[in-house]
Amino acid sequence: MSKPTEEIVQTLKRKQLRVTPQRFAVYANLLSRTDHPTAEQILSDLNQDAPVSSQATIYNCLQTLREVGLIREVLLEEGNCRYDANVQPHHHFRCGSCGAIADIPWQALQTIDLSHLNPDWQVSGYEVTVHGTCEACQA
Amino acid sequence: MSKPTEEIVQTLKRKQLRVTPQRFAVYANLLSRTDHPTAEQILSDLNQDAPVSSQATIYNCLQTLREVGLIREVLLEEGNCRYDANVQPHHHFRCGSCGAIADIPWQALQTIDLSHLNPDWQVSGYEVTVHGTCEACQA
DNA sequence: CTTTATCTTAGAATAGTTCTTAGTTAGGAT
DNA sequence: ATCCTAACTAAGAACTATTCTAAGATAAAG
Repeated sequence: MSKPTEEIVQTLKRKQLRVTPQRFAVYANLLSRTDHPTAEQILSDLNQDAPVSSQATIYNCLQTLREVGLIREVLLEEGNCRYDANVQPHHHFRCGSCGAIADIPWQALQTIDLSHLNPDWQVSGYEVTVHGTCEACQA
Repeated sequence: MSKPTEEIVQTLKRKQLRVTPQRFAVYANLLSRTDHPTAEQILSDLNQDAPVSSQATIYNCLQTLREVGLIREVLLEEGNCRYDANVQPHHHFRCGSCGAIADIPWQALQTIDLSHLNPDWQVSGYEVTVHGTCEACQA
């Protein structure tokens, strides 16, 4: 999911966003990981060596990036909003023990037929959340 | 989903919970509705005619009922924890416009084969979230 | 009727997120 | 290259949802 610097810059510009060091760092960080971090985790990751961004700016950047559709939120546990730079349709696995979240490729699960649901609904998409225990937690 | 009073009392006792007016009211309220209310909505619903329960008690009751498995949380939007007295497996439809949530019976969607996922995961279940627009929001 | 562990409650405390306001800056215009 | 300004960052205050605390109340067993 990681991309070269120049590609990230172009992606941001295409969305008419100024390429600031903070915004670049937040997006690049999200692109480089698949663990669906919280705002807090991104903050501490970015600032672990040198100060890069304030907390308020992390929240601003995440909100802006979400508004333009470059990232999305993943809500699978109470009081914890996680972020994902993979905006293509895909499913999630969540470990009920440690809370870890992993992506499941769209093609890994068969397509679900939604044509027989309530006809008054205009259905635009769906996603599957698989619950279980991850390898590390099965000790 | 609504049940007679005596049945609700017995259900609570079976879980070794004291049947207090507040706890009864919270559980009965949840059983009587299918709109997946938030703690705040339950609070104002219960107290709309006469004071029945404090906010702290609503949260206490919801937590207790969840711990014994009589209700469960539904997390589909940021900062809003909703509750559901339907603890049988089922799916959800969420209107992206008004945020309304509706249940989808388990049998309404075909069963998904999870046997080819990461073999290191111990899978315990899954659920589908369908996104779209509800009837009222299609004006 | 007693007794007591459990429960309720108001208010304080906490956690996560958003708002405010002042200063800074990316990047187009000159 | 420098100027200009709308967009951006940041510190701290504010807000919102939830949990905690501690003191009094009560369900229900004996």
